[in-house]
Amino acid sequence: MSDAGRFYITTAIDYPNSRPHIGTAFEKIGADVQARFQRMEDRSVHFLMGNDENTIKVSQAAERLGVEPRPYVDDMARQFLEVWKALEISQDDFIQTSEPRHHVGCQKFIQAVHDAGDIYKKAYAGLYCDGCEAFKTEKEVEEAGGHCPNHPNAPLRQVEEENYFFKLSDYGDRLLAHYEEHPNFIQPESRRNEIISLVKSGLQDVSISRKGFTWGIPVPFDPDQTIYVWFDALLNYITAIGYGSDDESRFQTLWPADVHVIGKDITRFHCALWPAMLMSAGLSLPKQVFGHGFVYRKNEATGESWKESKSRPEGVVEPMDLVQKFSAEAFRYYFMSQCPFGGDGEFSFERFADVYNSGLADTLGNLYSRTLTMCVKYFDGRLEGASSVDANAWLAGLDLSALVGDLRTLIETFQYNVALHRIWNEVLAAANGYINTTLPFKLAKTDLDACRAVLINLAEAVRVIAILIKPFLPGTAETFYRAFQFEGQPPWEQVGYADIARRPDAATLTVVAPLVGGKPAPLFPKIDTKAAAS
RNA sequence: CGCGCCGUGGAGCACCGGUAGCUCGCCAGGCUCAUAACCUGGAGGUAGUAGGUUCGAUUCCUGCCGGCGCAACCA
Repeated sequence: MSDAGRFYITTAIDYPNSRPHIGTAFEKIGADVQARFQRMEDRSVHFLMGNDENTIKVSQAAERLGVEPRPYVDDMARQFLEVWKALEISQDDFIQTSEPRHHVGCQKFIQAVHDAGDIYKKAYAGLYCDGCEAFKTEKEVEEAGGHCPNHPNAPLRQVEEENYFFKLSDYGDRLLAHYEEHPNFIQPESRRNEIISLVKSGLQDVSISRKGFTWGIPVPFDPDQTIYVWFDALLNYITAIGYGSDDESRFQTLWPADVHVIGKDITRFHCALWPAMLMSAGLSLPKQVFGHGFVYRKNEATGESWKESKSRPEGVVEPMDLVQKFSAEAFRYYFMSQCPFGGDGEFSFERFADVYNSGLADTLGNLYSRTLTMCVKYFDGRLEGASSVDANAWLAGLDLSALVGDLRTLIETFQYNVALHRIWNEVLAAANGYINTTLPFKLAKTDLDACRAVLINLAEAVRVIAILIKPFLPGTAETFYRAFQFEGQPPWEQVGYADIARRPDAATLTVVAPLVGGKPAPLFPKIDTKAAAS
């Protein structure tokens, strides 16, 4: 995916008019897994996230609370960052679009597009809803029975306003040519097909400014207008890395981005409008846009599923609640293993508990417990000095290096659920099966040397698993990696998939994990399925 | 006929033109190092439906039925 040592990845920036929900978290975690993986592949990663603050909704939300927009967005940014930190998101930068660096870059950019002759002024007339602060199409109004579908009691006004427009309609052919030449520009495939048919059906010029607002970025060649939120939002990807600043060297190094991770609903902005804007300004295009799916809420009793929304009686699941109730690792594991990143997924508390218990408590956590307990019980934690070890015995015929190759591809193509599925079914299953086949707890009474050989292999399994799950469950992975004193291994921060094949010498293999009464404390205590739902 | 997605054992998913796999759950057996965990085996599906293409379709095409997204607090 990346052609050089650097890897620039972004997520969509979020409207801070409400706290993040599990869907936004899904996106950030998916991007984070990719960022962590790329770091493990020794790429110099720059992982950008941020908030989209130059919107009417934000100033309205602030107004309702009786505060100025600035302190409001700063406080929201603080709250978002709190959640991202709790979820172990490893972003390198977080941009707020109200920051000066963004304003400066936006103005330079819109000027460049203006200079390229792609911006013109046009009067726009239509029915305006004060409730929505937006124009309504005649069709919408007609279908709603003569009023705004969202604000039936608010009067519609006939309004005429002069705005600036971007000549998006000029770019259809160039966009289609780009999709053709770069098949991976839009992923997954279903999104790509959607956009191609959209562009083929014809693009219309888009309004890129609004008149009479003070919260927003002024249009440099007409200070009465502010830049419309969509035009400015997309620009965060370049303003955050220094486009338009005094020193653009960082921008020169990082751009173009390797991938924009976004929700499937905004693919059209990223795959049509954004590349057209960049073409106009003479900048290169991002290498890939990945439109992930949505997470729906499900009621296990009725089988009904729906898109989360504050207006529904069930309310919204707060990511922080799940993190506090279970753990960030459990949160990440659920969404990455159960929801295909490119498609849609479902969430329910019942299933969350099931997945947690079987995948984390019973399989992953229990393997850790039984392995360490035996090492301590039979050898006081010191495994050094085994005479002969069949290093591949624990794999039971599994071709580990082939698997690692497959996993690399799966992760790079965002097929996280498949990757995790294979780690669990192939590697964890092999390790657990190995114990049941070799019966080290019996060998401990009859053949200590053979028992030690088995445990040395299990320690190796722990090490391999630690590395494999590092992008997904960074905390658990570190615990696994630090359970033993491995000889001559790279420090945790630098361990990557390439190290899986570098099996350490067992000469000084020792358990160094914290123990309570001779055994490790459960990494994932089982949870009561029914209690979890409340 | 606006656009698009989806419909596979109780639940969630996968694969593939040649008579269905995986995870969870359930049942039985094994084991006891381990978080009543682990391992093995089993029950359970005429793949929404009606046609078509084919030597043969769950897999390709069409119609129909059903669910959903594309407008809104919200990704």
